Amino acid sequence: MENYLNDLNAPQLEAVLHRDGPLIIIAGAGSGKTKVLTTRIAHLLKEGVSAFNILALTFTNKAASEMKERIKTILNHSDPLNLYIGTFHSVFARILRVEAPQLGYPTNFTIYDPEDAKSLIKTIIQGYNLDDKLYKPNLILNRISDAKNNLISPKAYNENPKFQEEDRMRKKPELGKVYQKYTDECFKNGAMDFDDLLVNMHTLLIKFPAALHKYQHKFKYILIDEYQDTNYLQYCVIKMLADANENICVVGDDAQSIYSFRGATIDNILNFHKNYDQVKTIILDQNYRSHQNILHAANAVIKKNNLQMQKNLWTHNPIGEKIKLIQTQSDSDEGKKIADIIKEQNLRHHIDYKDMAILYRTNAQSRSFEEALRRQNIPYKIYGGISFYQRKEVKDILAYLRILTNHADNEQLKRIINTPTRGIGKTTIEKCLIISAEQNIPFYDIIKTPEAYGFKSATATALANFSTLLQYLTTLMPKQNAYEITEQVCKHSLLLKEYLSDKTVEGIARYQNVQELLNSIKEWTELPDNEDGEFIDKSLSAYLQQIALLTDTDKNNAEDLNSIKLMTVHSAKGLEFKAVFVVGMEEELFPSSQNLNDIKDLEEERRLFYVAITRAKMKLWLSNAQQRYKYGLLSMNDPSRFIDEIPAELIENMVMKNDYNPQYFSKPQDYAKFGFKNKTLNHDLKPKDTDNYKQKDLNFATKEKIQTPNNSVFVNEIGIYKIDQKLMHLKFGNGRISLLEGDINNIIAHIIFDNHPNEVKRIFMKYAKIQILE
DNA sequence: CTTTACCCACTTTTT
DNA sequence: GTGGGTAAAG
Repeated sequence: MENYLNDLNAPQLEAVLHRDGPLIIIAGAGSGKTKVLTTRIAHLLKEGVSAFNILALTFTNKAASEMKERIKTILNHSDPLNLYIGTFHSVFARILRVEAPQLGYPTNFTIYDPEDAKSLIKTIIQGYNLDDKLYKPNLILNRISDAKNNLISPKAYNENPKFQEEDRMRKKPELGKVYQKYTDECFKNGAMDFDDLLVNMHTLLIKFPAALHKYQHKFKYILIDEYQDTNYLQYCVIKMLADANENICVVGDDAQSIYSFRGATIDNILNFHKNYDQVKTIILDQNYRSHQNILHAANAVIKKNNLQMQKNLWTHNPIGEKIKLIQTQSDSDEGKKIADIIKEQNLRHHIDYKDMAILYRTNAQSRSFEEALRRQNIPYKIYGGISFYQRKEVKDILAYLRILTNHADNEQLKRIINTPTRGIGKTTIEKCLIISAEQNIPFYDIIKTPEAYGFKSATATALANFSTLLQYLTTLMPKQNAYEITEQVCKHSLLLKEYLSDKTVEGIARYQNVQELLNSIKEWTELPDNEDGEFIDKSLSAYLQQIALLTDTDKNNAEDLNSIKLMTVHSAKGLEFKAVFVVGMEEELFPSSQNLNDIKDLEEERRLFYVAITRAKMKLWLSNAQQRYKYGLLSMNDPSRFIDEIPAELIENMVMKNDYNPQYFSKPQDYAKFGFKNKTLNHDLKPKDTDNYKQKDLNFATKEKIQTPNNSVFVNEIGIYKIDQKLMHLKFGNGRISLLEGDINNIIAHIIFDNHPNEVKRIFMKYAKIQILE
């Protein structure tokens, strides 16, 4: 514990020991950035700085929780009380929960995710009778987000002829009006979108000197991670908070700036020394992560960028293996080949699955790998994509919960008032919303007394009944915890019944998602009260607050512990793996077709590639396919230019053009399991017959439909399973089948799991994440 | 008011 | 290949 300073190198130690005054750390990839940050915080605490006075901001919840963990470890588990470590959004949300009333918001304000925001924008566009072909919610939201992140209020926006002109050019002259309306509506609904969390924090500090004073003195030491990814708004807030003490430490790497599309600006790093006197600058350029070949490749690639701070990472690590290049004919071959290599790495080279990752440019690329990994029985975990909390059925339930905690939120009520259908149609809802807007009465209050607003007979009854239900559920809030209320909501709203009665594949999946939501809420309410020494409020609003800013990437289940990880390069930032596969290395894909024209955009793509390479500790593969399916359509692409930017001597070419021969997926019985007839099998084993191969592969993906999003490995033949079959369920662990029922399309196995020997679980094999144990 | 069937746009990346 | 939105039928 006392020797926590011992294993730091000189610049790292200097950064940790630097006590007061502005400090900027330029930390190359793998140079021990997190270690410095966490050790620095631990050291401050050791030196007697109160945890209460420290603020550390990160970009992801994951980074934040990792930092907390590591600080605890350094301090030998004496718990870091009241440390404000979190993302910009979560920390500011936490502060705004207290301060919101000053800004005219309720303390239990709702947080809108981009989907909520888009839906509101859509309503506004319709309300103004604007052409939704021109006014696409997505683009509008981006524009509004840009404005907010540059601190341009709706008023300023509308008074600025430059924006008016730009919008006219883009045939969206009313955009400013939409921005204003959107802001007003959010406010009326008691809701903040992600950007508002920052904007309102800024407003709070600007408008209320007492608040500024309070937080300036609370946060005597401020640390910012990934400073290269901060935008102007974040910069302004940080600047204000830090101005009283100037004990601000920022860590960043311009070479890893990959969020400029979100308004991040590298200027914040470049100008740091202009903002403060006597800035201390420390450069960490010794890399502890990667073998030399990998690091050299990364250095060579990033050198191609003009706009950057020159630096050269070096390492004492071994030279290591060369980078391996894989070219395949198609995207599905790419999946198979890589699944094959992964298996080999695991079996022959004893690299755990959890130490490997497949990184891609876009989430859509995950499919071919999912399929291949599933066939090989390789456990995998996909990060990103459609988050659990974004699923329709989950959002519907959350909408019920949110309206209970915030009656002003018309958006949530609109979402659920007829879900499940209860005879309240479009016209009725529209009428309510018009009344709500005209008379400034929340939707929620209108339906309490529908007759008073001119609704008659069946409609009025339906509205009043629903209102009664919501009011009843509201009365439960003080008495019951989040889980108990959610149970009541599911029951009384008849949502659960609705899902349960839907026997389609999707319906069953939805039901299971709802169950998973219930389970996770239950789990949350059962957490011990005093983790981190904090009392944890188990109320519904507390629950909603904490999930609002969660993403899938943050959930870390034990069941994923030995899974290979699939994610976008963006979400891989900050992580490291022994073996990394950067896939889809093709022009138009990586670099993305949208970023080929502007040199600045292209350089960001290159930094993204740099980030991808530098995730690898020991082994790195790059792969590209000659053709791939882009939502149904076949497209052909050249290998990425980035491949050529790696010096040839660092690369070992494993061209697989027409001689792909699966090593681990070649036994006939393997194919039979998937319903391939022998003919197909022959095609599969004769890869030179590429046309047929392709054709069959397409069939597999489309027509045979033997798999669904979360499903198992073997599903289409009941003969695959037998009584006493041993298998592993990703959630429940090992078990054996005691009984089989259902039909070929829906096999239900009764399984007794080792952890619950006295309990028989009925598992829908179609959906379960199952691995057969031979 | 509800259900169904077709059409379309969508895929850059995230809090 | 998916999901959402719309129009017509029930």
